[in-house]
Amino acid sequence: MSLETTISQQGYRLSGARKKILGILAASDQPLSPAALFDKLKDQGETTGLVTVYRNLDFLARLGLAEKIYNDKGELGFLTCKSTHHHHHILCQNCRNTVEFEAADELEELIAGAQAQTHYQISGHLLQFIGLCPNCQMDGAKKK
Amino acid sequence: MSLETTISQQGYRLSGARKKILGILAASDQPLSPAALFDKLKDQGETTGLVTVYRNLDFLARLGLAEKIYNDKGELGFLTCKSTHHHHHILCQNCRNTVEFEAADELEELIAGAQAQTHYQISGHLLQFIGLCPNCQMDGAKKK
DNA sequence: TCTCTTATTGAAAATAACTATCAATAAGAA
DNA sequence: TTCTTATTGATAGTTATTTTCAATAAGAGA
Repeated sequence: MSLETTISQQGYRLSGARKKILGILAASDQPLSPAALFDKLKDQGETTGLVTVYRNLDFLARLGLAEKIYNDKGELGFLTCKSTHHHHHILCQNCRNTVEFEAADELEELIAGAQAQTHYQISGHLLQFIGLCPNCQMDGAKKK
Repeated sequence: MSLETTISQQGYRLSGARKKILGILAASDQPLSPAALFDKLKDQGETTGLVTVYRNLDFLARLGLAEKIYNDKGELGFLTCKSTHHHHHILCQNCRNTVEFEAADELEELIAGAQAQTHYQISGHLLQFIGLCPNCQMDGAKKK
């Protein structure tokens, strides 16, 4: 089921702006900030306003069709996810490309350990890695 | 070695504002935003400006004497850490109290698995949990 | 296809969060 | 006590995000 179908099925409208935003997000290997996504829309000749971008990114995140990720400076970006399973992201600190990985078992152990130590009841988590993608490792790249 | 000693030893000055800010932060079980910390200073009759709060929180974080944590709304807070080892935090979604836990081994496994899957070289991570502290579990509390 | 309801958008203004500038102050070495 | 300079406070300036509201357009039903 495509992301667009999901939107319709939930009773929301598949507006032009929404489709474009989803398309740009899905085509990007890198997380995009609202402003960055807005710039891409303008490059494509779209007249969509920045406010609409904000609204739709929030909307997509709320529906689970997009996810939020922080870069090393704490700035928030959005991306669509390929996997339908629970997963997390690694962000390349050099080129910003991002990939998903799964770690259900390891994460469960981690949670169990933390619960045992603290007696907190854990209900959610924030987990992402930062590093170098294969390409940037080869380049020996340090700076964009 | 106290946090204040660390500041002096690194060649920085232990100003009045800096001492107060560090004190408030160390006395709080909950992460504090710059604005929240500023309010506490005012409550104590201090005239320290908000700008100074921003500067010192950044300063403390840069020295490793304070850490940053996100709440469930993505807002950034600061806290001082009791442990001198590598650790992570669990934030109570109800009362905001925060504790530390250690998970070096489990995290290492997690990283190894992710590297194997993606061929990214992982150099850093963002990991924190959210849940209910023992008190709030007992209260069956759902809202602050 | 046309009509109607209302979700969605765009424009403008308002708010919030954070940063830069710079003269005055005060920490701490000499 | 003096002197150097890190630090502060006040002000203004930016940047990011949200609010408001009338105009538009998506999609259901006739």
